Amino acid sequence: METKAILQQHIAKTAVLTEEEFDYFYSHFKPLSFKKGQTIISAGDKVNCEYFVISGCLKAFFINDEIKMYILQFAMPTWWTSDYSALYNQTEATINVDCITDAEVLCLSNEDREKLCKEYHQVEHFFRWRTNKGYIASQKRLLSFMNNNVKARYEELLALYPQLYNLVPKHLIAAYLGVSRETLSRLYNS
Amino acid sequence: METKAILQQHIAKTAVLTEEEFDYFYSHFKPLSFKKGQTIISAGDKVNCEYFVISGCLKAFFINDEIKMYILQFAMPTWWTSDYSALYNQTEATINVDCITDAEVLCLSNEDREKLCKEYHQVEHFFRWRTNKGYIASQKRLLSFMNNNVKARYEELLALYPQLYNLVPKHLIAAYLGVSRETLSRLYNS
DNA sequence: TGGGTTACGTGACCTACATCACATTCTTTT
DNA sequence: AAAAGAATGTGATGTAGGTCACGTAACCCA
Repeated sequence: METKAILQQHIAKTAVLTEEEFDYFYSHFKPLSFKKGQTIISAGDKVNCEYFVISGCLKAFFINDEIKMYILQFAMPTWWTSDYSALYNQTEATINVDCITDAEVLCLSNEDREKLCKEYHQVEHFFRWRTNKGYIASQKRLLSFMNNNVKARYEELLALYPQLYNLVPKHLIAAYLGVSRETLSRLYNS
Repeated sequence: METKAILQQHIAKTAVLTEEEFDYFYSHFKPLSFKKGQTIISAGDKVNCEYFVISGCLKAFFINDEIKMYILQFAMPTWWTSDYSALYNQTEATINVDCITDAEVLCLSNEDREKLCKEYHQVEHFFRWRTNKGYIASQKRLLSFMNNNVKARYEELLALYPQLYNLVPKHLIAAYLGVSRETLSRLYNS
């Protein structure tokens, strides 16, 4: 499917826009292509955009003491990602975003999002629902962290995103689960 | 300050409503009073409302295996709480909400929120921002969970909400930090 | 005002997971 | 196809925090 159609279908699930309205909406997105391993946002950067994934897989992660990595989110097609704290508060990024595979994304600036939200009630509606879903998912993950051990969290993750098992290296899955790669390795070899 | 004025001031930070618009908006909220220890939402309930805290302190929590409690959120004045997953997906509650102290809240039904969002672009704008802040806070807490040990999380919590130390019993703070009360006790006696 | 419940402190012991170290395989790159 | 670099497996050992057990102090409320 074409880039534009992917976004259109995604939006149509929660917002009603005419063809012309969507064209206008779409005209604010900038398509970008990245190679595996390329960086999209580095900690310390000024963050000006959020990203809608068309193809490939990104990760949003935090690096602690320049040593340990914790993955906040894997971003797959039709997912949105950015350092939202930095984006909304206009502060420096503390989160990094880079490409696990080659990827195509659509980039939307903070100003354009706010402008579009203002111009179209339906766009504001869409972004409210999108954020809402993110919030609920985040709360759920928080609970899982408190309540479940590593094994349960691992199984939960693979049940939710079976494609991850083959797509991303195991040490990244460990970094998402908040566990050492050694522990994860021992886990599924038993 | 009066109940109505508290909500009005809160909304005014992100949305512009005329006096008449706000009156109409406010007419959808139902004021409720609760005593310390009273339950607002129990796991298994049908959830139909979200709650805006006027005074007092609530907790939103999850009970695991009918034994361990994990606190997702303390809700203080001007905070919103509910089981949002159950509320938006119209499923049974998995989260409980009850009162740590006597409390006054304003109750808004799911249908009324959606109606108001539809009727007033500014209301939709307000709820988008509110959820956005919640999402960012939730992501931050998730990171803290992965990155920090109990001591650091405890200090972070008290730095953010100093009033909690005197307001809520220590075992509830432990339940928020996702740690046993014994460990927390040993922590600040050293 | 006293008896029962809830909150809190502390010792002894246990366990899940981290860390370090090194071996093995798989994947790029040239 | 060889060399270098990632990714993975696995043993030995350390440790933060959990669990159990018991004691004391604080707070209801009848």
